[in-house]
Amino acid sequence: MIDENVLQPLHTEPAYKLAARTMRERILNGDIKVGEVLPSELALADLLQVNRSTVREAIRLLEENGIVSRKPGGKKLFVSIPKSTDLSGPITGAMILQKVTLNELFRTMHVLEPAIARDAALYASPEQIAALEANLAQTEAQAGDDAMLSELDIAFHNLMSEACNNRAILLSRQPISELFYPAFDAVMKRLNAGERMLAAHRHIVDAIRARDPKTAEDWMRRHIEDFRRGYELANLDIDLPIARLPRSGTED
Amino acid sequence: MIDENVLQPLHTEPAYKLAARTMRERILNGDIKVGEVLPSELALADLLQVNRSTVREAIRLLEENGIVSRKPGGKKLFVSIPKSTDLSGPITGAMILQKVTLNELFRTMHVLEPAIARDAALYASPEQIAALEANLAQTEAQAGDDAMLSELDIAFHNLMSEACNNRAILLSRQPISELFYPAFDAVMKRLNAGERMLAAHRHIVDAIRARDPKTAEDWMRRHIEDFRRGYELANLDIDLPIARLPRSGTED
DNA sequence: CATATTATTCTGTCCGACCATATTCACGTT
DNA sequence: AACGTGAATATGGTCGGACAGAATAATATG
Repeated sequence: MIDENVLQPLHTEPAYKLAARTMRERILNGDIKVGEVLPSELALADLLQVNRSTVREAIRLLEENGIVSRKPGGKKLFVSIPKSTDLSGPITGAMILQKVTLNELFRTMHVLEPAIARDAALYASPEQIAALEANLAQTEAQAGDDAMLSELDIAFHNLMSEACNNRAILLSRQPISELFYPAFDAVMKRLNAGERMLAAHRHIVDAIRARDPKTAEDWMRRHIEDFRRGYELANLDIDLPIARLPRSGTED
Repeated sequence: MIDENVLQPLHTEPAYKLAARTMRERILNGDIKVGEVLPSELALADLLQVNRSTVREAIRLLEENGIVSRKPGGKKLFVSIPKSTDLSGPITGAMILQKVTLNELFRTMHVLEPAIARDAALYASPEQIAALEANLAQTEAQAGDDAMLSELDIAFHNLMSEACNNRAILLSRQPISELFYPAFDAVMKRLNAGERMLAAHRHIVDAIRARDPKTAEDWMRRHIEDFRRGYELANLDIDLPIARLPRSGTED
């Protein structure tokens, strides 16, 4: 009798996974470039020598990653760069299932945001600075409307993260930012933080325009810590797990 | 003729997406708890009033997110917490497609790692510290073997990120860390950085054991900056886009 | 050459079937 | 009663085919 251990596992990967892996490989390697159209399901089935059902399941996997997609109301399948919503969804899901606390999110933001502000002061383009100023102007105009202020605050920080011109930090921050939304709302609703917020934002943008990273960073840190104080003042428990956020669609 | 605009869009979401969304909702809401078994495909098809094929495609979507999975060699579908590999894969893919530069990754790590070291000094458990020490001991033993040193360096930083007890930062860091691997290898192979690396690691662990966040943070920053200097010394271009990493499986 | 019309392709969904294996369960042994 | 064991069953993976409706390509029409 031969040794049973030599021929044991041979973990046969399901065909649909293999197909997906193959296609993903091709795409990431650059064999198929972004923007190109993929063959039809039937053609792919023929190429990969599997049934159309199998191809469809493979496509679902890639589709979920956002590396292939269809134009709205279109049939053709394009290779595409994943939208940030494609990526943050799964992560926020994971964080919810892990019952990550707001405190953990906060500690992360407490690190990221000041760094982002600093880099924004260093690398922001004139257009990006203009966008920040526009946000500031809107915030001034909307003083009083809690919901709108919260919205604008979120937008401000998103603009900042874009202005730092670092896609790695952008992608890292996105899911955390999204999970922060409810907390922002809550604080904004209970405290009249509009004034303080506006002041901080203004100082930050001023520093960025002046290309003064240190000041931008410091003000942002202050701003973030301010949020935490507000959260505690509002009598909310920062050590509670974050919850499911039923929020209207904020696109990429 | 009635106005055509009143009844126009009604963007019918494909059934498989709707099914997936429904199930995901149920899971994230906690209606179905982690660890529970889902009904069979046929049963689900019956419940959702769609064909099995449709259910299967829906499952693929959830499966890709890692919120449902099967035990190896098992048929039953469990609700599960996504493994970090499930999450970082898509992100690294997106970064590759976006041609993110190593410099962007570096700037991000330059922020994250010192913060992680600080928090590790504050929050690391005795077991986590022990794990770090073990890593240190191995590193001492393996001095000379480039590949192994690189491996141990990566492991060290992963341990650190766990030791900071912040799952948000952990998830954020993971994909970036993975994309760093080739760079680590490259530096380690060309420079004899083993000594410097070990020294830095030792200082960091010492600081963590002493619950000295400031020192831990500072040494980590120095360590990270050292890497960058090494990268440049090795005559590698940090502004090049990162590439596809053909690396053996490092599990969750 | 632009536009309206027709023909064709393709996706979304469904049905039914088969194989191999995981799972369940009843049975007999200790 | 606890425990392997083997038969019976349920289930997942894959395949083939079918069909409606929408998108795309081809063609004709002004």
